[in-house]
Amino acid sequence: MVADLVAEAELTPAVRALADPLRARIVELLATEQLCVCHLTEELAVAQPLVSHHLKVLREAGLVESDRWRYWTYYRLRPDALLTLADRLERLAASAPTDTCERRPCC
Amino acid sequence: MVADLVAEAELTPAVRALADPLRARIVELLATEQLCVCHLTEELAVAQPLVSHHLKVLREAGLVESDRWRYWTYYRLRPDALLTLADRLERLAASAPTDTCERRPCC
DNA sequence: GCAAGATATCGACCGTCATCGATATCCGGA
DNA sequence: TCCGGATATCGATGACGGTCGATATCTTGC
Repeated sequence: MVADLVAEAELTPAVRALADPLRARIVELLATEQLCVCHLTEELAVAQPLVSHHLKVLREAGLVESDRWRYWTYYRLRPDALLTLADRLERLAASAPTDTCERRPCC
Repeated sequence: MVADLVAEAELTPAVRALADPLRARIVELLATEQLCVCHLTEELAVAQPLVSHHLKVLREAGLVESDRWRYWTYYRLRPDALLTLADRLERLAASAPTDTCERRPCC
């Protein structure tokens, strides 16, 4: 129980990070190949500081990691973070009661 | 491509719905058993209109469905919605490139 | 129909966050 | 060490959304 609550607390930032449409698109793009900020800026057609900001949110949520190479900072997805999230959702779905008639008496 | 974008657009509301901590707790509670609003209000220790509001968001996101019975409205999880989401995340994780060296030339 | 309980809706307030412009920091080449 | 390019940070602004109180709607029993 407590462990579940802790696990959920650790997962929430990732879900919140994915909830923004622009960040969702970034994750989609990074699911194909690792990209640097300038690629993402061009692909998303938004200002570079905005891309950096959202990448920071994704990085702090553990969804992406970065890697400097010469001038550029390459970002790539961390698949394990997505898999952890997917597993959590599957567990929730699996634990849902199948018997729709069983109801706790009310108030 | 277009189908993927559409699918993503349909999934985003569910992710956004799960991003709120109170709604996440509601989903957790409903993963155990179906509950009416008064149960949730008591369990979460918040005002009843607030619970109704969040339930509406979850319902419109397709994550829960409701069922009236006498005085009360029972809510239950829709496991298929969570599974669809989990599948989407798994696909993204699976499509992530494993070769960390392969980089598109920059700018 | 009327009253009481359960739930949903509405309006207002307020904090958070996405966005933008300007600027700082970092890196590599000359 | 100086310069230019790439990225990160900062401050301000505006909008979205969570919360609360009041109230409307719906259901059931009398």
